[in-house]
Amino acid sequence: MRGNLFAVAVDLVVLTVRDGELCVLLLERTAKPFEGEFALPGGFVQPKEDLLDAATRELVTETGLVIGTHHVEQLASYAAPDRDPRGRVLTVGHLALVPDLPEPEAGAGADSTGGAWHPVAKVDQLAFDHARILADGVERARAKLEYTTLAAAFCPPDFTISQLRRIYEAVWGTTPDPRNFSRKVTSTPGFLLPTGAKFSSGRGRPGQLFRRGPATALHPPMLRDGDSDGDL
Amino acid sequence: MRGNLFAVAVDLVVLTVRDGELCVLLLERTAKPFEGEFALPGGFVQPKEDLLDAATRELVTETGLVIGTHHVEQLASYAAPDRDPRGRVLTVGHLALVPDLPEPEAGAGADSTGGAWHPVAKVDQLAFDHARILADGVERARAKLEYTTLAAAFCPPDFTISQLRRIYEAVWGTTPDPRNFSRKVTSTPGFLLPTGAKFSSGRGRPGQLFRRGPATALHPPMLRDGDSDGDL
DNA sequence: ATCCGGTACCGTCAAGCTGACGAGAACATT
DNA sequence: AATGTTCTCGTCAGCTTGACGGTACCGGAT
Repeated sequence: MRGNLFAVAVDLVVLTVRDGELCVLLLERTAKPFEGEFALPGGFVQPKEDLLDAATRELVTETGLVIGTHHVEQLASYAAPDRDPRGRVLTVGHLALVPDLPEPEAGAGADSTGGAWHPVAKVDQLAFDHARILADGVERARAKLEYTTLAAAFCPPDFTISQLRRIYEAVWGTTPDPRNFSRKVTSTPGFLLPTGAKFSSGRGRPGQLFRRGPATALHPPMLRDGDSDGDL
Repeated sequence: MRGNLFAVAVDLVVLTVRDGELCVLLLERTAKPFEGEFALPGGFVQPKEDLLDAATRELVTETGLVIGTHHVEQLASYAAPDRDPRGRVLTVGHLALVPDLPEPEAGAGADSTGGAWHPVAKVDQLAFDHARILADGVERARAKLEYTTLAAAFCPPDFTISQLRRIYEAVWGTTPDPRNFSRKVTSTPGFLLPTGAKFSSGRGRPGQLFRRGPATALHPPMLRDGDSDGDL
């Protein structure tokens, strides 16, 4: 054990799809470093607290969002020596995927406002290295839609195939063929469980409602077309 | 900034393929916590040092292995409150893939021996939570062989298709058909660059030698058959 | 020199999946 | 009732994969 100690924080890239756009939950900082800029929700890990616990706790206290059954996973850690002007801070980025929730309540955060949804495409500048963390989170989400059933994490408990397809459209920016998309997701065993009910969006023929099934992997994966060489 | 500070370490899962077996580089601890047990190479991050720099530095000082052109990537961070009896330590696991190198030199490590290659299948117990980190690293490597050209990272600069296929066999535990495997890797543009030379392993017809190409992704991916539902 | 085991490399073929449509069924609105 | 919209069922060609036969090339034994 040496004397060079770190403060350890967790930051969250909370993604959702609202009105066909991929959105991220951002806070506006009111405290000193990067005051007035937007930042990811997050905070310091407390003694005897594990990383995932810290992430869910910070999300609740800062935005009121409860990660109950929603999906959270660790992204990566960031520890560039000068990433925080206050000192040596390592942050563990996390990725959360949630359905289209109502605007988060004005939180009781000490150094930031309550938080709001921002379309990812319009985010230009963030505090610290949060832009990098956001980019990594978005890329992770895009990649995971290819080979997992994780798109359903963006949907409410009951959803139609159209809603699921609109998730892919928003996250990938592509427009898969509805008929082929339907064939793919329904032919994957355990992806969708039919509920028997139907849902009408107001116009057009109502679609069947489904629930998330036990399957997590997609074999073979669903490939987005413009999939160039990614990072290793 | 709070008073709850962490020591931050990096640990490395260094994998290679030796004699058809997937092997990991392990040290035997000579210092107090977990003395006598095997552990992953690693150490504490120094002030003004980034994570990847710390990982490569520790690997050189502990095992003499130089991560020059080899592949290193971050795996995940582990920070369970009781994972280190000495206190609060967060470790950032890293994954390194190297060719079949000679046995590492007896290192000058302060609290462990030089290190040696151990077949992953025979590793039963490790210090700290290193068994979990190793498992995560192996799973990451297995998954990445599916959709990237990373298998070539296990090979020397010039290699034959057979050598590359044996990487897949060792990492996946499967035996893909040599003809279909050859068709797949040669039909992926930018995966293999022919050198013109040939190489004979002593018996059988010599095979053509290749070098790693600029491609990093495999589209469509190469699926291992027994690919059940993985973790999300 | 010839044979033989082993490996590399050339094909073929059916089965499965995907992309690109056509067409009908079930709604709301006009 | 007509129309537009959306869901759902089919069809069909093209590509990729898995399985496998056949041939070329090597070292070593006969």
